[in-house]
Order: sequence, then structure tokens, then C-alpha cells
Amino acid sequence: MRWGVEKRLEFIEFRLFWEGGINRADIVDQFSVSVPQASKDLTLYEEKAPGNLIYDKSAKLYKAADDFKPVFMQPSASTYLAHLREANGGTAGATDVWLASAPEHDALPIPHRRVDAEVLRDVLKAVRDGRSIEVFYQSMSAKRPAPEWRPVTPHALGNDGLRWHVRAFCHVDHKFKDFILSRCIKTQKHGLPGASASDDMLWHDRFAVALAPNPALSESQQSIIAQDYEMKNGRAEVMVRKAMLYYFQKRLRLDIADKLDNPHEIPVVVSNRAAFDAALAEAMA
Amino acid sequence: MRWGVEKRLEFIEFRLFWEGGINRADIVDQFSVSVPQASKDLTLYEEKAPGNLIYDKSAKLYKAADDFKPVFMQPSASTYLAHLREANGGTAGATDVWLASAPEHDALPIPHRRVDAEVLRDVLKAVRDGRSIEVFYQSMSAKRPAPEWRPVTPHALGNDGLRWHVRAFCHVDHKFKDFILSRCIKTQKHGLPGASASDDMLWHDRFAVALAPNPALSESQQSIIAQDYEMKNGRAEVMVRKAMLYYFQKRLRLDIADKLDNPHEIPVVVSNRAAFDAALAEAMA
DNA sequence: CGGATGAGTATAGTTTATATATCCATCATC
DNA sequence: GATGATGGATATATAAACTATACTCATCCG
Repeated sequence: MRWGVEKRLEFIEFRLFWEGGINRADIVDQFSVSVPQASKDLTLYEEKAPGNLIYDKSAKLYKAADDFKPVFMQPSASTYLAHLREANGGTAGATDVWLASAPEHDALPIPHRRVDAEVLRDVLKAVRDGRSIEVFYQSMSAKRPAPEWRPVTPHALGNDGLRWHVRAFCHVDHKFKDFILSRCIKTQKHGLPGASASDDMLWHDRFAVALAPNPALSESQQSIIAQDYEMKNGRAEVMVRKAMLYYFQKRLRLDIADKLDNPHEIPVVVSNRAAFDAALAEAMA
Repeated sequence: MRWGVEKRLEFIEFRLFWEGGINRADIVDQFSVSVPQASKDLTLYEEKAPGNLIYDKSAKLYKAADDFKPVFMQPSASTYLAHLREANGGTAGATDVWLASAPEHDALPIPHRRVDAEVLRDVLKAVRDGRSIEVFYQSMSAKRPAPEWRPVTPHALGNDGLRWHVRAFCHVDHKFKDFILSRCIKTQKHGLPGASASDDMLWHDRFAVALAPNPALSESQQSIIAQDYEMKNGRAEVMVRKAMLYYFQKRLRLDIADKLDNPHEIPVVVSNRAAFDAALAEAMA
């Protein structure tokens, strides 16, 4: 079966499962095929997945049968939610949006400056080639009030939950640091690398963060949390790169959970706090 | 031009722009076409986008020309980064991954329980049909230590940055609330709605959060932040649903920025704090 | 009871793709 | 400097996919 046909069958199945129905017009709109072709696709789908399709003459819609069994995709909530985000304008163009009757939805607005495509492309090239690149970077440190050209040797990208950064060896400070992508204004001149990716120990080393239910919660609540995080003996371990530990703490509000937040808002706390703090201190040095 | 052909040309362009090169094998692998067809596609691409393609005989690779001008896609960093996330196993299956030589990368691990696809499907059905549904929900409140069946009338989905929830009218508490999707264990029985979507004022009303650079930052840093957020007169406005205000505050650490964090980690603060707190109090009532 | 809508199907013709084969250039290796 | 491996271009014949057009049928709405 050709790739395009397979995609259309997958689309039919997606719509059946998530939106409860599909008709020819949907296929025509999504793939720009002719109306008879859409008919054929539906017939073909019925052949390949017998019994999944029921035509509701009154609603003029093909509906999923009660014993619907997907064969062209694995239904996954996160896939659907990714489409939803896409429909919301989240990433614009990574996927074709397959939703017709999307529910009303909203994601938290995260204000920030765009990442420049040309900049990202040049940085990626430097990573691929194992070379250095000069970045016109707007630092937040007090020492560097204006953007400056900095030679760096990038080797990886990281996402802290709010934004993407490049992990790179800084030729000025002679160590590996994170550079927020949206603060990279422009790039120039590739050159010789200042360090090898394998030298970035904080990136490669991971620390096992032990999470436990917040002890400020009631007994029963703690057991719920333990289920939620699939804990064993009241503990869950999450491996986090040392270079990411700081963000991990901030994002999950692990640093202030016990002090400021209402306990039921902070489900988990770090149970190996001493080791965690030591690892964090090492990463921040 | 047929949909499949168009997609392949788009793919060629994507690879040219983001990965610097492409060859026939890439097309064959991605779309399961024959080798001659891949040749034809490249010829066709050269026809449609003259001058973009340069064959490097030594590298055995088609490369992007220096004056490469995309015609089948708009290069966008967020699109690339979305593919990267996908490659990382983030959303599994929403998009075809188009990356071959992805850089090393990592996102912050967010531990949580999966959302059940069947549950989400049933909830979506209730939203579409404007009906209620019973959810076996594991609350975190001390009053409800065990999961309980609750009739709710859902009307929208929300994402707080860490997880998705359903916005729904709770038939037990007689008000609109957020139900974390991963805490919905199972569903049953659709029924009559308890309220209309339009009654959910906190969802529909938005509050204009005024953001200003953190005053603890130096003059020059503040002006950088102002650029970053595209502020006018040192202020940026972000419209946030009242039902989302609480998450907004937590996620951006606006509540503790001035107290606990190093100022250079918290770029912005709320400048209409009194109104913000009032709106928040209203939303939490 | 029309009329509109959406589905199914048949025909003929076009486009797209396959399989197979042949040829060519580059490069690494001996 | 011959050899083989790799990747690309092209030709031919055939098959599959798809379009355009046309006609039929069923259901629902006013």
C-alpha cells in the first residue's frame, strides 16, 4: 500500500476514534483527493478493518462501531493532546492538524521572544560539524549589559520546560554553559572547537532524584500520590542530568514546596535532599 | 500536484534547510517510494525551486545553496523544535519525525501518570454532545481520600504547562472546577448537563496581566527584558483566563519572585499586583 | 412533495509510481 | 591505477492510484 493511502486510512481511524465520526468531505478537505477517491478510501478501510465502520444514514456520518478496534494507529491521549496544542497554534506546522471538532481549549500563555530560524540552523550546523560558532548573545549577567559576540562550541539542546537553550562550551569563560536560544541574536564564523562534547560532565552525568509524597499531606493523599507517580515503597526515582537539576527544582517548585505552597499543590518533595543539594551545588559551581 | 508529492517536496526542503543535505535514500526511507521515484522527486524539486539544490559529488549529498529560498514551507524554529521533541519520544505519533541527524538533546523529565485514551475519548464526547458524564475521580482534597464517582458537565480542556485538565461543572459541588485528566480513572453514563459552557464566567473572562521587568535587575538588564518581551513603555500585557491565573502565577513563579529567587532568574514581575491579586482571589473563591 | 445533501459506482483517461535494467561519476582500497 | 562499492540519472514497460464526469439512490428538511 502506498504511503499516501496508508496516511488516509490512519486519518479515518483517528477521526473515528477521537471525534466519533467521519465523512467523505473530511477526507477531501484534508488530503485534496477527489470525492470518488474518498469513497474508495472508506470502502478500503472497511475491508482492512472489518466491522469498525458503521454508516449512520440519519447523521450522514460514518461512526465508530461499539467494538471498534484500531488497526492503523495506537490511540494515545498524548497524541491527541499534541494535535490539540497544534490546533491552538502552538507549534505551527510541525504536524497536519487532524482535528475537526476540537473542544474549546487553552494553554497557559508563555510570553517570550521568538527563536530565529537562521540562528538555530547555524547552531545546529556547528553541533553536527563539531565546530565552534560565534554568537551575538544577550547575557543577563550584570557584567555584560549589552549583547556581545562570543565564540562557543555547542553540542546539545536542552529544554527546561519553558524554553530551549544550547549547551555549549564558552570560549570566554572556559566552561560549559547554557545559552537561551531566544537570546542568540545572530551568528557568524564557524571555527575550531574549544572542547569536545564528551568533556561536558555535567551534561552527561545524571543524578537520581528520589521523590516522595509531600509529608504535609494526609496519609490517604500520600498514598494517592504514590500511585500517581508509580512509586515503590513510597519513593520514585527520576534520573536528571546534573546540568538540568537546577531547572528541575525550579519547575517542580521543589525548592519552596515546604515553605510557601499549600501542601496539596505540591504533591512531591525530594527525599534525598542532602545528596540533591550537593549535586546541585556541584552543577552550579 | 498530489498531496503525497507535495509532502515529499516539503520534506526535501525541510532537510535541506535544517540538516543541510538530503539524498535519495532519505526519501525512500521516509515515504517508502522506489529509488527512481526519489530521483524524480529531486528533479521535480529542482524544477519547482530552481537554484536551491546543489549536488555535492564528494559528499554524495544534495546540499542547500547559499541563496536557498524555501518555497514549500516557512522555516520556523518552533517547528523544528517540535520535531525534536517528537524525536525524543515526547508525544509519540502525532507527527512523522523528519529528523535524521538530530543533535543530542533532552527535555526536563516531568514525572506523571498517563492519561487514559478511553477516558479522554469519553470526556470529549460529552463536551461535543453538551452532556454530563460520570468520572471516577481521585481528588486531592482531604475530604475525599478514595476515588469517587462524580457527575460533571465538561466543556473545555486546559493545559497548565505541566498537565492537562478538564474544565467542568461539578454536579456535587455545584460549581465549575478543573479536573486533572490523569486523575480520571474511568468514566460511565452520559446524562443531562448540569450547566451550560457559557455559564463558566471564570473560563471566559480574561484578566490583563501587566508584566514589567524585575525592578531588582540593573537598568541595562531591565531594558533587555523589555526587548525580550516586546514591551512598550516597560510593560507587556498578557491576557490570561481567570480560570488560568493561578497556574500562570505558579508556573512563572510570580508569587515568590521577589522573595526567594535570584533576581536574574526571574525576569518579570506583575506590575498591576493589586488588581492581579483581586482577580486571583475572585477566581479562587 | 420537491430540493438539497451525501453516498456509491461506472467509465475513460491521466498521473504517479514500480520494477528492472543500464550507465556514469566518485571515492576508498588494495 | 585497476577494482568494487556507493549513489545518482535515465529509459522502458507495466501497474496502481487518482481525476473528472456522469448517473443513481437514500435521507432529511422545509
